[in-house]
Amino acid sequence: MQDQLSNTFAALADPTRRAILARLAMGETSVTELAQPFEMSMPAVSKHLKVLERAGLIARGREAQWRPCRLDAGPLKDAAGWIDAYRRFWAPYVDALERHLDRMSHPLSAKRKPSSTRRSANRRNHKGETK
Amino acid sequence: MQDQLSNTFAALADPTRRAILARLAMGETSVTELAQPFEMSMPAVSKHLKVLERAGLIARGREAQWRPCRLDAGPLKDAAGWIDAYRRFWAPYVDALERHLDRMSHPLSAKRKPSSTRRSANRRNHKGETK
DNA sequence: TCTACATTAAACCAATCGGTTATTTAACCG
DNA sequence: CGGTTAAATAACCGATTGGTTTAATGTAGA
Repeated sequence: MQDQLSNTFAALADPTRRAILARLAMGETSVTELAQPFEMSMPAVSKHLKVLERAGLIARGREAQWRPCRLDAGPLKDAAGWIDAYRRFWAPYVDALERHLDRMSHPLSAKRKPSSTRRSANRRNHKGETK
Repeated sequence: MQDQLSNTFAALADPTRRAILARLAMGETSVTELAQPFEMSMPAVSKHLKVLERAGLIARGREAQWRPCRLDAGPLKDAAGWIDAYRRFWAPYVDALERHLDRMSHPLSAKRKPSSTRRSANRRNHKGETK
């Protein structure tokens, strides 16, 4: 899925996988034990683990017939960093102020319409595109 | 997709949508302007906006024929909160420092300090572990 | 009122997702 | 060796995703 950040967020976008990470935060464990709380088959859990592994959120060892999983929170750092850039937007006062200032400086309701010299990289020839 | 948190992470798991949010952080704007940097059709962008809207990350107004979008970072707060629970797992130094300071301030409890969830704290307990 | 414009809706498509069952691989143990 | 256990793979399935093209909707303005 292209970039690391997208992989990370996609991996987090599933409650089962988040629960798996939460369990792994308490310590390394086996796949069967990870699967225990869920009402799904082992292969399903195995697939979730593969998603987490591809995202770099877990690493796996080898111990006899067990494949222990351990948390690797490294990618979460970047995810947190990305989200953190928006922190000021959920501080309510700052948010309201922000909207106010935005309304002052970007009056969308104003007269101008952006004059049809628009670039639009590879706009396909839609039927009536008479510019 | 069930829960709010999953919706939020899923919405963030796409570079186009993250770019849209980044643009909206600079102020409310129209769909056409949002679509401008991307090499995809307008309906594609419209769909991305719908995903963001379903996740509660944007809100939309009505202003003549324009449907201005504005950022609503509220859901990001929960996302950040979730990830933050793992912060100590990507800050090993801080973690080690914490343990050190803990030991310094409780010098008499040398035997079993709680240090609740160290990575290697609970070793596997497989049932057939007859080592 | 007619036309242009901004946006969404509809219908379609290939790829991916999240799950299943059945099979296979790999290691242990008696 | 044969049997059991842990886990992964294969093959399949329906739903969703991310994109397309075409068509419809709603508003502004000459």
